Amino acid sequence: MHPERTELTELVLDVVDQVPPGRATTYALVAEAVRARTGHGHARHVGAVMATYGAEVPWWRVVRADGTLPRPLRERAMAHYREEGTPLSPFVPGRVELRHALWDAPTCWEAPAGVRPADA
DNA sequence: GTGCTGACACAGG
DNA sequence: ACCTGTGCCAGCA
Repeated sequence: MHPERTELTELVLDVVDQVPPGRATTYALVAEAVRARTGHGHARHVGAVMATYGAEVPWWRVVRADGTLPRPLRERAMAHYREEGTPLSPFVPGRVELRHALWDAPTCWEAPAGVRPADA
């Protein structure tokens, strides 16, 4: 079959789909995970993919490096965060507390035997 | 090929 | 916390 979606798109969606409920990752980290497989990929492209195909995956679990999302998206993500119990900043409404919620895909996948990221 | 756009990141102000 | 400018690079006109 002829992929309408590029390889990059498929990989991005695949990665985002694996972020567990109640946790979140960033555009840059998703890009890093994709880059580990394909050799290329950039946070900006992850955003581009999400803008088009985001509805197919738990898009609210991918946030900016500072834990926020653009205005309109932030509003819609709130319901999901509340339902999943995603850690949010007590000071900035709608901002994910990455300190507690971050899910680092690359380290989870690439961790060689015996080497594990220090988790909470 | 050229040029603009963007659900980003980062440094400044 | 907000906004601005710069770097980034795949997709699209």
